[in-house]
Amino acid sequence: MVDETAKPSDLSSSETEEQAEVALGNSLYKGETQHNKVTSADVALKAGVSRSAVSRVFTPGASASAKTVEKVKKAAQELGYRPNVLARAMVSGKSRIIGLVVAYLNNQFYPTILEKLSKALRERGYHVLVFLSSNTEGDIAEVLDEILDYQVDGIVAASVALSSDLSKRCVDAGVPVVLFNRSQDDQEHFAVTSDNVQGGYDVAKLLVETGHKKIAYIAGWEGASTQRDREQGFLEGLAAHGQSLFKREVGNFISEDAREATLRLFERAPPDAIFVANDHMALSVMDTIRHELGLTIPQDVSIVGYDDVDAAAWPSYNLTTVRQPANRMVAATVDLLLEKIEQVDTQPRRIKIEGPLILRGTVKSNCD
Amino acid sequence: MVDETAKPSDLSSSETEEQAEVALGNSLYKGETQHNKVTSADVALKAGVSRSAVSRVFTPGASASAKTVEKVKKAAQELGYRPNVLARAMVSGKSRIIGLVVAYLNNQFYPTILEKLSKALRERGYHVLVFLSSNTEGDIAEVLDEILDYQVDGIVAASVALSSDLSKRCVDAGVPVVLFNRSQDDQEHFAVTSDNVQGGYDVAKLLVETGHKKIAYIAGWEGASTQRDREQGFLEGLAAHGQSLFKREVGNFISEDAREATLRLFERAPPDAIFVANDHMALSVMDTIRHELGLTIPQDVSIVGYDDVDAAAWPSYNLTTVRQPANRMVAATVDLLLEKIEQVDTQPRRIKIEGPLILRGTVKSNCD
DNA sequence: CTGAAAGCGCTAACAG
DNA sequence: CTGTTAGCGCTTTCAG
Repeated sequence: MVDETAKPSDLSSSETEEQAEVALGNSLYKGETQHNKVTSADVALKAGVSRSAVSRVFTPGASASAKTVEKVKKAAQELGYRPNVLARAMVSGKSRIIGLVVAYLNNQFYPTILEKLSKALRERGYHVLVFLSSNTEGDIAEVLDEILDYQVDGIVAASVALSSDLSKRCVDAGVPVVLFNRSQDDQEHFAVTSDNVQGGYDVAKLLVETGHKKIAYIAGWEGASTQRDREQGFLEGLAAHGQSLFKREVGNFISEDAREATLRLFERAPPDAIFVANDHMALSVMDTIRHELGLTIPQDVSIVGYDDVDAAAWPSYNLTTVRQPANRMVAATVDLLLEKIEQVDTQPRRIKIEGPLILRGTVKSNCD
Repeated sequence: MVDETAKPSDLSSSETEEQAEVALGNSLYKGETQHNKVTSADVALKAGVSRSAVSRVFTPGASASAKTVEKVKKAAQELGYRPNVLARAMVSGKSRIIGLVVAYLNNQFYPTILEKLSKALRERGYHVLVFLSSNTEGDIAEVLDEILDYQVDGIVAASVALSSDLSKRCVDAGVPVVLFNRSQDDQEHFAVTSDNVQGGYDVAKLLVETGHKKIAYIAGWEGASTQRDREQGFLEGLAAHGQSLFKREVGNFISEDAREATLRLFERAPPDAIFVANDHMALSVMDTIRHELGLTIPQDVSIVGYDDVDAAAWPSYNLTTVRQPANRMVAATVDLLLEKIEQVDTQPRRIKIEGPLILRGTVKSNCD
């Protein structure tokens, strides 16, 4: 049955508040002007079919006769009807919403990812509920609970680590998770990263081949797999080319920490090259070197970053860096996640995408 | 009645797939290990109360005896129960989700806003569904429909304009909208901006008082109220101090467009100062001036931006700019929106927040 | 292909 | 304060 009572919003908007209080009557079927919350029952009535029929017309895989489809579409159009996603979610068990957890939104890499991810997901009929989180266990736990409350179909955890306890929560809730730009050894987690070990290795190779002898590293947050992998590859690359690390400081993926790390690095014997664990820090490192230390890049010291964020290409920095192939990483993430959502069982575990070294102007060609 | 049948996920995760197929029986109440979707009925049964009681315990304003609260909380805790937000949304008509539309995520200003907004909203029990949109009517329309499908309680439209047709859709759906960093004359829209006219005026004042004589302007996208207001204030300021605009080019809030605008500005008679409609473009303008034109800032030309994004403070740019007070703007946005959501009727229309001029190093102190 | 009936998980009156 | 009774708007068997 259709609700016959006048809805509060059944008022033409030109009426004043006081007139509105007095307005009465059922203005359904009066024509163009639409009102609050049109339901499938309204459409069904107007089209002379059942609610089920309406539902079928709006359900991709369902079968309805051409005539029904036409009638329903017409009625829906005129009424301005659109299915209520939440109601659909309740019965179907699919909310078509994906929870995204991000920790570092001030690192330009992540807004870019958010944008690409959101677009890719939207094309597949999903939408993104964002959650900012600090990288502390407690905060992540709370954030995760809130995400789960929304009955999300899946979760993308970008730049945050999930403890086994936390990931169990997701598994129990039947919500697939894919880690973005982070991976975990112990877990069964699906993860998409660039090939950080390879990237680190490439940087080492570049630096020694261009003749650098005192090569330093500014690490990211030690809890991050990306940090560990990049460093590991870097050390391996150094070793493979007959060198070892000259100095090491920690920047935690934070600009200010990176600045201080840089200062410490130059306290006595300065390095002739620094690999910085990501661009976000590298930009800060460059600023510190130029504007606080008064040195020139790359004449006094070479710098290499990681990510290839927009700013790395800005002429002021022109930073040599390892590109994280954002498009492919996002595409892989979406594919993986939707596969996990749509099929119960899936094979692949971790996807590593190789990123190229982008040679710009912060590495001296020949140190000799 | 509680559903007694075993749910498919009532399986300890250590079992293999095949064993799982065979697993049977109701493992509810077996203890710690939790399963898929615990409902309020499960909690009610375990706590020996009704579902309503459970509901009340989880509803802030509701009344329940201390004993009930305790029993329910205990049962919920043990079962790992959390209310299904979507189900709650259906019946209460409140989804506690806010739709956010953003167009320019590569402008650092917006990720910052997204972060602050999301945090502020989370504190009030709301969450953010993000939608990226280009600034074209058609795209916005589609995005808006999709937002509305999720029965959002409110919409924040950041950096996008809503046609009257579109905003009518929101009004009809009973969903309050607040425009962020954009305002519209014709509409009844709630809007939060900084005082862009004042800001533009201040910049003009600064520039003429520091002795500049050939002052140019690089405009943002002409469709944006922020662009128009900043320019208007700027022109007024110039006039008030006995000058007029030397040159004008359009940068559309896009880096590359700003670069080209800069090049055009210097084709013949170069300006001695440029006010750029936002920082995002100003950074690009600075890079172009220094690295393509080989000029020095501020010796050859002074630059002023608008927004005070993070990068404006980076030593490489050290950009003099007008700060948009992000915290206060976000706070005002949230207050306004929630007020509109929680009360039917609200008074205030547009909120303008004054932002200070941040003096850094891109304006020459004395041109004489 | 179509309609009727039964709920998804929850809250909101309403009696008690 | 508490339980019972109705649904929110939709999809989904199940008959026809």
